[in-house]
Amino acid sequence: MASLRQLEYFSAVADAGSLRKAAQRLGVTQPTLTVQLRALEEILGVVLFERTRNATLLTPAGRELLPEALALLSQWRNIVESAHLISSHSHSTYRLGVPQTLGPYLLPSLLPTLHQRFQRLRLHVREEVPDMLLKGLEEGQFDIVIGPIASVPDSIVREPLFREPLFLASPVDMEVAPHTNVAESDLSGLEILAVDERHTLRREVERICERTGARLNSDYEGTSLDTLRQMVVMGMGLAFLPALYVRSEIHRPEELRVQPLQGGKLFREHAFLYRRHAPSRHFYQELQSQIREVITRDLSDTVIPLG
Amino acid sequence: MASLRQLEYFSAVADAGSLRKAAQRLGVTQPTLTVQLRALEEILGVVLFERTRNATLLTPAGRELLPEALALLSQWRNIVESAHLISSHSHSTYRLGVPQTLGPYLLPSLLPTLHQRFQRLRLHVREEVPDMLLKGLEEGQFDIVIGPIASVPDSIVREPLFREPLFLASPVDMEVAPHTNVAESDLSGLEILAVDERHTLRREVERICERTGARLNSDYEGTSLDTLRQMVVMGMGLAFLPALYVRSEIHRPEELRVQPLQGGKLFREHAFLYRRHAPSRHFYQELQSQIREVITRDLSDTVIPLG
DNA sequence: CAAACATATAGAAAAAAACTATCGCTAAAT
DNA sequence: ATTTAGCGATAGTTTTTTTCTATATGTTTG
Repeated sequence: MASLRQLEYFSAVADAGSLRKAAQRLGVTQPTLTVQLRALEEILGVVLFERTRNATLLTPAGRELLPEALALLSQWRNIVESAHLISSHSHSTYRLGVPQTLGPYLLPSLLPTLHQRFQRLRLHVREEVPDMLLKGLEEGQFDIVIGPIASVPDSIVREPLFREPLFLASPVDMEVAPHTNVAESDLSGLEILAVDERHTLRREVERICERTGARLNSDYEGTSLDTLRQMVVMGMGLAFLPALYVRSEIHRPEELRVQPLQGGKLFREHAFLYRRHAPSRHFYQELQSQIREVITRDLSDTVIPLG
Repeated sequence: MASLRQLEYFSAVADAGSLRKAAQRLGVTQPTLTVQLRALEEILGVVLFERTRNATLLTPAGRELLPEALALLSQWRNIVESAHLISSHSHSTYRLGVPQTLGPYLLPSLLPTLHQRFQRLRLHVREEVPDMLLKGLEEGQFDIVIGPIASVPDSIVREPLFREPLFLASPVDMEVAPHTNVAESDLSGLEILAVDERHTLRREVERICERTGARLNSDYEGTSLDTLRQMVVMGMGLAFLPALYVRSEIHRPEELRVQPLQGGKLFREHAFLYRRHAPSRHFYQELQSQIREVITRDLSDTVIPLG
């Protein structure tokens, strides 16, 4: 196998038309070129140069291979150059994992600001169920994860981002509680819909159902908060919807009543996660602090910043 | 500067997801990869892999650079492959030099057969004045030359190819000699036209003019046999035209009378030339013998094969 | 808590690359 | 005709790079 250096020698000698001149230009001695060119010719199985007394000329074969060698060298320089660009970290593509119940309602607030701050940064967003987010992060399918993940192994850094209240959604023709705030006692015996078990959201809802005596309806096994909302509108039950979803998707009060819970005890907490030893961890920290800023600035009417 | 091997290591480790596995696959030991990858990372200024307990994963930067590295490796393999193709010699492009007074009339007979014999051979034909042909060959602008070159330095091999008679061309309304064959004595006092002094043809004509007492007219300074023919038709003088030109371009006997010279003493001789130490010299020999065959087979009614 | 399995490291050995000195050859200058 | 200058090739040595062996370090798993 040849080396890039040999190709440089090839190019330099072809250019200079003489081993000695090329050697001088390259800052090596002439025997080096003699030997290395012979080695390259050996590898390629082709004589590249015709050594005459006056000059060292390309053979027809050398003439044909030279442009290819030059192209390869130029491609190499490109690689080095883009590596140096990438080394600033904010010029890479990172794979971000988020749950389906958060991504569509959080990211539209985040991405424009991040894009503005890190012009050349690209985030490859993939939605996944929380368990899979953590697994995927550990196994390297994701570089960073934002989601409602409570506990992580040592190899993962978890930084709490914000607390997202859950709102009770009920049909307009049904009055759960007369006040704006719903008390936990109001829930007793009610029929509750929720997304499937793979979601943290489901577990939160299970807990409050147990506490209040509400009944968790298992008719729906899905992932879409939109579907859940439709089911509530159709009178199939009540549901707890996260604040960012409500903020972003509930615009018609005549269709659905959305009420906070008294005491603010019903919520989920989202964290920012990455592998502890990821080489880009410092950049992830920086990303994280930008995200915190955006949340505090633009979303603190909806969620409670943490950490 | 990195080596292609380091890029192979990069690719193999990315593929295997583990230094050990990759090392085994590559037939080297694991520390080799540790060291070489670190060196590559150093060169690129970028961390390519995240070394975890379970595996060695690409970093975002590594993920972006991998395709480029693979492309470079594939380009390298292409170079090696085309080099091996070219090494058969008949897959290259050779630069052939010929005089303007020969090329257009000889090559159409040669090239189809050569192309048939060496499918992937390409000849880059350039026309040049004989002196320049020899100079260009010595200096490497040409790889092979076919032309009327009589003597060459030691560094050039000259192989006589064929003898090409010259015919006397005269206007139909002027009778130089009553017979088919013109005797030298018939030429005395006649006005002769010729191409310019840089051509061997001119020198041949000068010689015969001196010998026979014909007068060489210097009104025309050009290179084109076609122009010379037109001038004869217009009655501006006589001219000596080479056999291959006559064979290929003189189709209208009512316009121009073309007569051989008695004794066959007026001719020019073409040779096949190449640099003695050219790495492809063996192929040139083979080319030459093919050319001889074609001449003997297709042109021996017009020229006299030599050598 | 040890076994298994990953990468990292240190130091020796091997291989490759580059250097110095010199040769042989040709071409141009004397 | 001989010398001289300039070219690439070669031999042998030195330096640098690469690879190896052996071992360390750390993490996960049973």
